Amino acid sequence: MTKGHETRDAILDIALAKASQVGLGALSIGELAKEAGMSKSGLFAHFESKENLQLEVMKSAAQRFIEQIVTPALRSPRGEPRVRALFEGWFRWAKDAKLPGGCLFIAAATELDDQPGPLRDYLVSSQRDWLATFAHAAKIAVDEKHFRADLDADKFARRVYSIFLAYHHFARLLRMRDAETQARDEFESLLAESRV
Amino acid sequence: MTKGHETRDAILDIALAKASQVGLGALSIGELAKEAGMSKSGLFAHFESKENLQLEVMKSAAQRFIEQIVTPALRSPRGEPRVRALFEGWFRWAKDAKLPGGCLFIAAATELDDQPGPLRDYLVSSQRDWLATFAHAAKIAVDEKHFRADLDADKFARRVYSIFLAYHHFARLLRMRDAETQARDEFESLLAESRV
DNA sequence: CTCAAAATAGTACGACCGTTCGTAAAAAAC
DNA sequence: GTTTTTTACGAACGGTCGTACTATTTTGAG
Repeated sequence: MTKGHETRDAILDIALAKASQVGLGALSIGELAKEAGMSKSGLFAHFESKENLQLEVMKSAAQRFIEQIVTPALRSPRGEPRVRALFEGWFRWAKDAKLPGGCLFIAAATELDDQPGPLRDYLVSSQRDWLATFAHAAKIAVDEKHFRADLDADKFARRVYSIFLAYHHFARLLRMRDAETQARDEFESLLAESRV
Repeated sequence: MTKGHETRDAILDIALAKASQVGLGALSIGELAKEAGMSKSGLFAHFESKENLQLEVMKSAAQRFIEQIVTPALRSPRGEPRVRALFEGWFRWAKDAKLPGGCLFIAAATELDDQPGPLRDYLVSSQRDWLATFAHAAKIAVDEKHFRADLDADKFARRVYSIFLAYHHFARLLRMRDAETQARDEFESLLAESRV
């Protein structure tokens, strides 16, 4: 790993944490440079523009998400255990100390949903992937006879999504301490409904 | 209505639409003035600060929400019809032409969840109110024997919330055309589960 | 119609924005 | 150890930001 990539990664680390709290749009190169202990122009040189910096932040988040959550979960046994692993991994992700502001993708979703451009496009495609990953895991659980044969896998994925969105809202905005427990309860209900 | 209040309302109209799209933080006094066809200082004079402008935008949104959604719904018959009216009103609100970026509160939720201050405080309290309104309507539906006696009204409210958050996410970010139908289906399932 | 009050415009301010460019320091290659 | 390439810095640019002041215009009451 060359020196350039090292500092670049360090910058993205800081930017990722910041973006999870204040949003991608509120990232400022000057402020980021201050936090990274380097000059504004020095930091800027690693990215050709601010929009590109924002994009790289999202890409690095997506990459980490896949490395830390998706890939490990896909090593769980096929069927319900894997579905559980994906859900639990999602929690771990949103509570990761690297993301003090919670899941970046959820924060970016409402920020970017009306702002066309490469940022939005990337977010949309990664969200579709994640939804498809869940749906696929559910379909496998059907094949493994863990879930009902007539289960709608896409609907299952959307329900998991809605549970998680609500958790994020209640826990982060309303500071409900039992939001996580409630989300887990809802998830268990969903699993119970889905089993054969 | 004096002239000052008229322009003030006109400004808030524009600001509300803008904020629903780009967020409260991305509101700019200069840009707002341009869109309102007046000078920056002229617009500024109506609010003592930008933060106050943002607060007034939220307050006026909350006021409209109560006037246009909550109050009319509370005139529906007690019980399930009223619960339905609240849910339907929420859809109307999020699809209102005055809010081209969807529900302002949902957008503000992820924007403000890590930024303490009066803005966040106001949002939190209005969200709690709305949640309580739904829970109360559910409780009345229990009294009216429309819903099961052992129904957890708070949980019911949270579920409705999660359905709506998912709708907002899927419809606005992922541009799923059937998001509304799916949300309605989920809501109907929830009602069916809740009935005696 | 007059006149005080309210509303708007104009101008200026310091701060920060993203970006460019030439240069100096550090790292890597040889 | 020297040279070449990479990386970082400092200064400066044109803009926009929120805000403060003072004038000017518009409004509504008497």
